Order: sequence, then structure tokens, then C-alpha cells
Amino acid sequence: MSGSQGKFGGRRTTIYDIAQIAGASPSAVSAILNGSWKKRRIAESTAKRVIEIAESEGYARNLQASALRSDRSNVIGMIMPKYDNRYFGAIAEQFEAKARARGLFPVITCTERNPEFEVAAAREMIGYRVDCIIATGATDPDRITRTAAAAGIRTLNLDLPGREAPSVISDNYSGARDLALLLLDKIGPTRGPLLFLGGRGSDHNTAERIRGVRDAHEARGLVIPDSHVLTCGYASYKAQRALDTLAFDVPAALFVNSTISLEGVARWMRSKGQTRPFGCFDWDPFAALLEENVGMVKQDVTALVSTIFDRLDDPPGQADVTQIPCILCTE
Amino acid sequence: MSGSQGKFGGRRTTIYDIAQIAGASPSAVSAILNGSWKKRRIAESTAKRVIEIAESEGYARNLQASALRSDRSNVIGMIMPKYDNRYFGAIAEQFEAKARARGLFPVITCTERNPEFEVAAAREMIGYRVDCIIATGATDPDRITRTAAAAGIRTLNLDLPGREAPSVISDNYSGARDLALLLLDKIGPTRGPLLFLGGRGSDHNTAERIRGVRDAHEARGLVIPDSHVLTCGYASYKAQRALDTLAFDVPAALFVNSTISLEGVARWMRSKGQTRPFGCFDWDPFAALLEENVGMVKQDVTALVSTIFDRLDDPPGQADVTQIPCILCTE
DNA sequence: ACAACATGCTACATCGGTTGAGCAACTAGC
DNA sequence: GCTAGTTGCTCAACCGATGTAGCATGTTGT
Repeated sequence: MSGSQGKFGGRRTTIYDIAQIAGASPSAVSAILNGSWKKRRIAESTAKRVIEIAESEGYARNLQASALRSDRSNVIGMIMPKYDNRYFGAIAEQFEAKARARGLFPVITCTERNPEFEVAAAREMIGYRVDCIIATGATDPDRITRTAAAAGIRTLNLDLPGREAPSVISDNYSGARDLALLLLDKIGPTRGPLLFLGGRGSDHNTAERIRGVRDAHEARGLVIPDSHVLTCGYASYKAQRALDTLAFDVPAALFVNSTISLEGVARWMRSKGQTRPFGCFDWDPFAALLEENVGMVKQDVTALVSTIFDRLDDPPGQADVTQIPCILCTE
Repeated sequence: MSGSQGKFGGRRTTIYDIAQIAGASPSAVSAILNGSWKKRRIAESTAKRVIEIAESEGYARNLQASALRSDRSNVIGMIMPKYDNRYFGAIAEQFEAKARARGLFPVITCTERNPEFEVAAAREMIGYRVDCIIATGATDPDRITRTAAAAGIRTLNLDLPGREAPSVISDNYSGARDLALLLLDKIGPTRGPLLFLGGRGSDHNTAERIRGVRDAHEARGLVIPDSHVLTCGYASYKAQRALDTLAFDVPAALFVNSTISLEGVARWMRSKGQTRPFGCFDWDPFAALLEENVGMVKQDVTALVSTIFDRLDDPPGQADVTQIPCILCTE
């Protein structure tokens, strides 16, 4: 009853098998089963017969062979850093849904924020002759673009921009400025400046968010000193350690650059018995419920992903950046 | 500067191109570039020369062609329900890491807990001739197994067991029993029974967890009536609605069957201004920090995934179930 | 000097679809 | 009756990599 079926994989059904059974030629069967039969003037009766046989034989088209011959794999690849937060999880789900809706097979691979893995993953995808690669939150998107371009494969950047391919990203500046204003107004003008925590100083989004936070301070007649900008990386333990080893008192409120860093902040608050109102540039349903939460900036994943799929159609050779507004979630 | 490289994909380099440049035959180049050249008596000098040319030409082996010819795709597929929680996110990451460590290319696809999508995804993977499919948390794993078996592809079940392929799952019974005992002891014997909330009554894991919760009650001289077992599904709004429309007072403590359901519980507590200690069979770093949290059962993802990869090696035709102990996280 | 063997390669059929070219058979038009 | 056009199919050359069978050489043994 188990592990039955043709012993060792008992050779899969091919178009030749079906052609034989149907008394037709392999070409006809191929055309019928890939849908191009109407253009090839094949009688509807033949098509019906072949389709029925294919179904009853459990035929599954060999997509490797198909892609090899037609030079269109119908696979779309996505490279992303992690699956461990709601933002990237939501992107993955949306990406799959949208890809399928377009008749493409989605392949996602996660590269742990390691530029070497990013290029390795791109190479692998090139090997499978994907039609397009979307680099999400890539550390070095342009390197991916160049690697892929050498094989004639186009790339698009999501979440973090590159200079050599079109990018779709959030409006980090405005989102961060609005959240910082909210925080500053919450604690009152005399208790600033905020502490900015998390992310990489070298990455575009973090830089833009810092700019937003800076301008928010200025708008309230404050200045955020460099000592208050801790771009300690994304890992949660790094944020916790940064707070633990801070040379001055932890400021009255925190601007946290991702939920991952926020994990470290929350652990710091627990372990020290301290508490600070915070805002976070990122969203998580449970983090939103924490007492100390003042507001979270949720990136508009649906808009980001549908915009990137729109870009899929337009001619290659561009490298513009599209910014999508964020959603500020308070309470 | 952008979109350069051979106009429209300017034909990718093949072994024939390299053979020509190196003054060797395509067979030699093939053998050299796929590593089998040592067995094929090819001079090291030739190998070095070819490898250098391949590198400088940016050669990427066409894995479609390779798989077609050799009938080994080196692709391993995973079907999973969602990416929207830490459990599945962690499984995805571990799966990718382990697959890569074995030289396999991981492909994950998410099916929204829809049995039709599950089979469609399996078919697609069969089309790509994956070497193996791992069905994670599948609604109907046996249907996937049968579909794949018809094409000579083996499957393994993770998280939810099937009857027709080997399964690796958590020890749901013990985990749930321990957590229920913790909750009952927390609120004291007179304030039971608990309310069990979330999941599908039809799924094996939920049934086992209910059995554990039942036995925990019994061990404390209590009985949990059927009215207190609300398997309302996984979506968070369903849990919230179930609490909103409860015909009796919400019990003193809640046993929540997943973090997704817990989102609904947390929202209910906020919206009603009510509060209840809860335990959750699932783990999330922020949920763990909620005031009302008594304990969370964390499934041992590392053990689950490495065990499933061990099963990959043993002979087909089995359908045993391996249970992995859970980790109870308190505080 | 010649068999016996090792060394380093090449030729070619093959995997399973795809697709342009082309061929019968039949119908319509004049 | 003959050409032109349509319909319904088949032929065969691919796509790029793989691996078996085999063919020149060079080396050793007697």
C-alpha cells in the first residue's frame, strides 16, 4: 500500500508514450498539452482525446526539457535575507501569489544578509535560467545585477535600492520623520533627543531613516547628536548589547530600526527592569501590543510587491527608484 | 552602463563555446566542469585551462539541460502553509541551510492551507523533477504522496503526519500536557477548566494536543468539557470572534493552539479590557513578553529538520512517525 | 620488435519537449 | 479539370549537458 507505484520511479510518462496511445505524433501531443494547439490547427477532437489520455496516465510535462528547448523557464526568483520577521514573510507570500497569478513559478532563497551567499544564490538561479531575479533587501544588489546581466537575466531591487536596476522601496525618510515626530511629541520637547537603534549605517534605508529622524528633531528645535545614532547591525543581541554598554543614560524614548532590533530592546527592558517608550520602523502584531509601544511604521507590502511586478513589463535598461509610502500604526 | 551585456541576453556561454576556446571537446569540458574529470582520465593541465576559461567567460552550467540528461535535478522541494509566523519561518531557514549543505537546491512554496494548492504545488514540483518533496503542515499529505509517487518521486511529511510516507512531527501530546499542567497549577485547582482555543479539530496535532490537555485536567482531578474546546481554525480573527461570541464567561486561563490564534486572543483582551493568563503551543519572541503569558511551547525546529534530512537517506516504502520533544519556555 | 597496457582525449546517441517547414487530403472557385 | 486555399497533421532539427564506447598515442615488458 505504501511506496508502491512503479518500483523505482518506473519511468515517467512522456509525450511519446501518450502519442503512441493516442495514435498521434509527439509534436501534436506537445502542442496540445502546452496549449499552443489552436495556433497549430489541430482538431478539437484530437485535442480532447489526447488531454484525456494525459490525465488518465498522470502525465506531468518535464519542465526542464520544456525550458531547455524554448529558452523560457517561467521561473521567477527572489533573493531575500531572512524569513524571521513579518515583513519578509509577508513579502514572500505576496511574491508567490503574484508570481502564480502571472503563470510564473516562484523560487525564493534566503541568504542570511551575506553578500557571498547572495551572489551564490544568483548564480544558482542563473543555472536554472530563471526569467528574472528580484533582489530583496540585498546587501549588494548591484553585484547581483551584474552577475545576472552577464547571463542575460534582468534583475529588480526590492526594499533596498541599487544603481544598476530598477528599484522599488519604501519612503523611508517620510515614514521615519513622522514616527520620530510622534515620539518627540509624546515625551515632550524637553526630554529629547531620541536614541536611534539598529540597522547598518551603510545601508540606504537606514541612512534615509536617520535623515528623517534628524529632520524631525530639527522641526522641534532639537539636534540628535551622533552619539545617539547606534547603527549596531540587525541582530537582536547586538541591540541589547548596545544598550547594555551605553556610555550615557538611555534617552527618554527609542527609535528602533527593525523588529529584530526591537527584540533586543525588549529583552534589555526586561532584564534591567527599565522601560522606555519606543517607536519602531517595522511592524509585528505582538510587538504592537507591548505597553511601551508608541507607534510602528508598517511598510506597504502589497503595494511594494505589485509595483515590482508592474516593473517586470517595462523595457530593460532603466535604474529608477520608486518610493512607496509607509503606513504609521499607532495604538 | 546599465542593461549592457550582449543586448538581449546575448546568448549564454555553453560548454561548446568553452570547448572551442580551449581547443578541447565538449565532453571533456563537461566532465571538467562538473567535477567528474578525475574519474575520466583528463590531464590536470587541461582541466585547469578549461576551468580558467569558464571562469573568465562567466560560464554558468545550464542546470535544466544537466538535469534533463542525468535525470537528477538536485532540487528538493518543500510545501508549507504560510510564512507568517516564526515556526514556519524557522523551518524554511533551516530547510534551506540543510539542503544547501547537502548540495541540493531548495525550493519552497506556500499553499495557504489549501489542499488544492498543495496538490497543484506538488504537480509543479514534479514538473521540475525534484528529487524529493517535503510536505510541511500539509492538510492532506497522503494526496501529495500519491501524486508524487505516481511520478516516482518520494515525499516526507513534516509537522503533520501522513499514513503513506515517513513523518517527523513534534511530540504534541507531552508538550500540551506539560503546558496545561503549568497553567492549571498557576491559576490553582479551583479555577479550572481551561479554554482550549484554535486549530482544526480534524488535524492530528490539534487532536493530540487536546488529548494532552484533557489528561492534564484529569491529573488535577478536573474535566475539560467539550464546550471548552474551541477548534475554530487558525486565522486570528476566528479566535477573536470565538471569544467575543462565547456563550459563557471566558475561563480563568487559556490554552492557545498557535501564535496566529494568539493574535486574536491578544486583540480580544485589548478590545474588551479583559485579561487572562494564557499558554500557547507555539513560540514568538514578542508574544513571550506579554504580561499574561505563562508559558510557550517551542517546537524544536533544528531537530525536526535535521531528522527529516536523515530520513532522506533510508530506503523508501516506509511510513513511520518520528516524534520530537518540544521545549517549554516559561518566563 | 611486438604485444599489453595505460593515458588522454573525442564521437555520438541521448534526455523530453518545441517549432518551422512541409505534406497529404479535401473543398472552392472558375 | 486544374489551381488555390484550407485543414489537420507529421518530420526532423534543435536546446545544452552527459557518459559510454572507442581511438590514437606513449610506455613498458620480454
